[in-house]
Amino acid sequence: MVARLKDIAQDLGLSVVTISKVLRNHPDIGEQTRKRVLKRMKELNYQPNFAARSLITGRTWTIGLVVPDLLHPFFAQIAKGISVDVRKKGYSLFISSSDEDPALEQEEIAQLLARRVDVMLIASSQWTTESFRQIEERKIPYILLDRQFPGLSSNFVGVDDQAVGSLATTHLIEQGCERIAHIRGPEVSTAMGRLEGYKQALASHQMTPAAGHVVSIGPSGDHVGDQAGYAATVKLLANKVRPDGIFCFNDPVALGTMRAIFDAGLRVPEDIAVVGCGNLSYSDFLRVPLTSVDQNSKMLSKIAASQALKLAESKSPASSRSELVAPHLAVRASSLRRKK
Amino acid sequence: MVARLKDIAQDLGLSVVTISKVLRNHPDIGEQTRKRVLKRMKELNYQPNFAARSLITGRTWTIGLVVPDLLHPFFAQIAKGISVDVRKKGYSLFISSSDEDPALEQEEIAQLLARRVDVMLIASSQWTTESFRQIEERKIPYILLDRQFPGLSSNFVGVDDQAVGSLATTHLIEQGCERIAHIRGPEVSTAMGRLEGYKQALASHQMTPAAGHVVSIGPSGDHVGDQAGYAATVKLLANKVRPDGIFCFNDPVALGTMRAIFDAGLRVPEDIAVVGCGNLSYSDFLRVPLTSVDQNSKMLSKIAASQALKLAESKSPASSRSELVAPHLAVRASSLRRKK
DNA sequence: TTGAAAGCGCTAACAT
DNA sequence: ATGTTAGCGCTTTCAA
Repeated sequence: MVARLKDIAQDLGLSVVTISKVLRNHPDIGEQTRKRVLKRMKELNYQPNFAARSLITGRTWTIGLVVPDLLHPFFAQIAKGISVDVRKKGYSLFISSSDEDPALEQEEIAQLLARRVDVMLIASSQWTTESFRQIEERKIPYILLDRQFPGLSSNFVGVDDQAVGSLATTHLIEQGCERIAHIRGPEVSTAMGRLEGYKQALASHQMTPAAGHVVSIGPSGDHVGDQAGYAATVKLLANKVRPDGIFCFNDPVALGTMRAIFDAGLRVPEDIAVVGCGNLSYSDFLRVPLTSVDQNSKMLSKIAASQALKLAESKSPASSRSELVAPHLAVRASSLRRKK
Repeated sequence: MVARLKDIAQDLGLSVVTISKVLRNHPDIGEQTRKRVLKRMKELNYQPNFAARSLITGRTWTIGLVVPDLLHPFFAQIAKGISVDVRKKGYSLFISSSDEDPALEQEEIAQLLARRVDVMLIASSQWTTESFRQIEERKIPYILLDRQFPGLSSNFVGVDDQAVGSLATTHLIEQGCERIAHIRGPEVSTAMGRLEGYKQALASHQMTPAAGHVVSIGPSGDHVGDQAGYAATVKLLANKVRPDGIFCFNDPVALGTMRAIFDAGLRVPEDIAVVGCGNLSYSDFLRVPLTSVDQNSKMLSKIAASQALKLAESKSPASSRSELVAPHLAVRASSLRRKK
């Protein structure tokens, strides 16, 4: 049988309340008593019953995390980082992977709400803000990760995607590229931010995208990036004006892009320089190592975890805040045209 | 305010018990009553309080998963698969990543025990079986994933590592390799199984490893595989007899191996064929696409999830069982010497 | 500094 | 077919 407060109380001839107070470091307990209780707790390897505690305090010491795909290294890193950080403070993390499926994501959010997690962290693959209204109704604080939604004022932690776009594009400009194309992602905040950054970087160098030099991988998410990148590049190469640099929405797309370039009998980076985004760990091992914008996901997970803990502790709803992590560029062979 | 059974009971002039019975599909409830109750539940968007329920039933509808590294695609796949499968049955999954650190892993296990998860799934990076004794003491059923421990009769779901080793080695033999080396992993069941399979495959072709042709990456886990693989290969190439085929403990090691081979001015697969294990998703994009043993992690996660659910449901402790998933080979350029 | 009483929201066992 | 009683293990409030 697992030990309960009552058992310790009986063993020591004290009341349950006293034991409970020792457990929670309540100040007005005699030094002798405290020691005796602590000793017995250790002997019995006592562990408080979270269910009983939750029932009365209304807190579960539990945090929920929903990501589109745990297999994606970006989200895996976030999940891992958050899990480690919140565990230090006694919280456990429910993680669910929605497979980029909005319906599944809704279910997962509902289940976590039913479990009354103290905070919810969501990297959403939704197109609507419906689920978030539900969370707000339940008065459970939540933080959006990575993707933002226009018209929804919630807590947000993500990458500065505009900086991602301009970092990549500026780098290509500095490498001497003159016709820089962009393979953009779907209509979500990340893709739109990167596109915006791309345009701005060009503009500040008195450049504009040539006709047909911004193509989209379509509505798909990250999971089919490779094929979509290949197709988009084929389209791109069919243009009258051939690009000499391509900034790709993410690394899988960039892999497809490079494959298409090779298949067309061209070289990377001599004919076309390529930059991706995500800085996936395999970038070093490719045929041509891929230059990529690093999203600093470790930092992102740290910030997300600390914001989550703050929300879990404070009872007041607090005004929502938004934090952006600065990306940086990992330069490799795929974009290096200016040898020094 | 969040709705409780009591609220619904009052609204409808019924007792709490009746509502509770409807909630749990108890048979002896009048059709009329059932409908009225269900209707009101929907209106109020009622969600049962898990804490209250757990307190009385002793079950938490919660499963714990501990993996060495969520960033590793093998474990990410397992986590994702299990999360999806158990969620369908109403369970939520606590996931924690131990960073290959035995001390951290112990803490995580302790925390999950304190939360009284219904089942625990552990891909352990421990060297001792100490933590498992603790779990057994608490009478919480658990399943070991991937890595086994000699002398510990517990539930186990993993890959048939001996098959991994013989699959890879036999393939190299069939490709005409005559001096097949093996870069082995640390002293854990997976590495030992693969080594065993390697030896058996050689033996059944009347071959034996040449002196110095089995080298170890040392005590490290998967996380530094690349550098360790590089170093091990350098050692291997310093032998009097140069191998013409190398079976590597895992894919990161194989990447390091290929790098070392290139750096030595040799070719893959013409001079040395290479086979890895894990079939990581990037294998197709490498300079030389990597032949790799696929561990069938999707199947593994399915089996693990269904075993976990079975354990969660059954009250009896049931005899422990062990299930092995069969691996298969993904052949790519790094080992193809016999063009057909 | 300690403890008695009450109750969190629910379910199990037993009436009716 | 529905309700009564009791209590899961803990915390909160208030009294001693």
